[in-house]
Amino acid sequence: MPSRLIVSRELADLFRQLAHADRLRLIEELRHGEKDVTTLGLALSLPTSRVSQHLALLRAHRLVEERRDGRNHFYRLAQPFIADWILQALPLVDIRARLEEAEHIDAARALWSAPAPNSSH
Amino acid sequence: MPSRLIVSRELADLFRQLAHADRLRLIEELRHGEKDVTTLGLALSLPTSRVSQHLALLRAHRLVEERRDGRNHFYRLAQPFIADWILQALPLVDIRARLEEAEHIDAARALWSAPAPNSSH
DNA sequence: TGCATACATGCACATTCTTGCAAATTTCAG
DNA sequence: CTGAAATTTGCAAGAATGTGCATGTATGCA
Repeated sequence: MPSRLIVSRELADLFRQLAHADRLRLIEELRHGEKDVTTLGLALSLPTSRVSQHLALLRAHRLVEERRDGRNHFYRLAQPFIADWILQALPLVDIRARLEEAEHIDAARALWSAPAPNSSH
Repeated sequence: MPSRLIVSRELADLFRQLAHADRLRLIEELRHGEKDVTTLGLALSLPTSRVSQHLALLRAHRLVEERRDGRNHFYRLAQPFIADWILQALPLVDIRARLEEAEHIDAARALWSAPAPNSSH
């Protein structure tokens, strides 16, 4: 019974969904609660159509859930701990990058860990 | 200063390397210590050339390190905790898959968590 | 009903990955 | 030096993804 193979495929599939900067930012953006598509688009400076496509992917993989209110669609993390889990990977990023941009990592950790920053670049 | 954007790109890059079943299996295979290419190939039923290619990728991203001894190249995890971190993602895999193959996940967790199983499928 | 807002979808094109094999390299044994 | 073992590399073809835009759909409001 190829349990290991099957599970590794499931995991690989999950990682594939997370292998995109925009989607990671969306997840972190939802870290502190639900937001609608337009808000997310403004926060990440992305066209809503793109945001919508990403969210559709994340939703298909049960990473986010949707709630409709009028003409707004609010999205939230299906399993909030994913945001923390992702941040735990920071020490794993390429060592060169870490040395060169250690500041960025610390800054990002601070930003993403903050209560709810008003998006800053 | 686009710290968040930069870091999200670094992370996405990391996830991309992990978005492949074979590479995940290689990492879990190295969980308990270094192994050489041929051994890994036999364990995963993959041609050594493929294993070598995957390892080259993982090495380029500083996820594994190499040690040469004679004509054997031994690989090991650069940061062992990655194996545990990956397993922490199991609860995140698609719910349908979880319901249908919960057994596999439990089985896999057991297998991968075991001291050093002699590879079983 | 008619129009604007908020999202979702469908497509075509470009780019990146994966894969299987053949061809190099490096090292050890005789 | 010669050949085999252990690995790495180079390629080409096919599969997946990402991207920009145009089009569709649903909802709120006058």
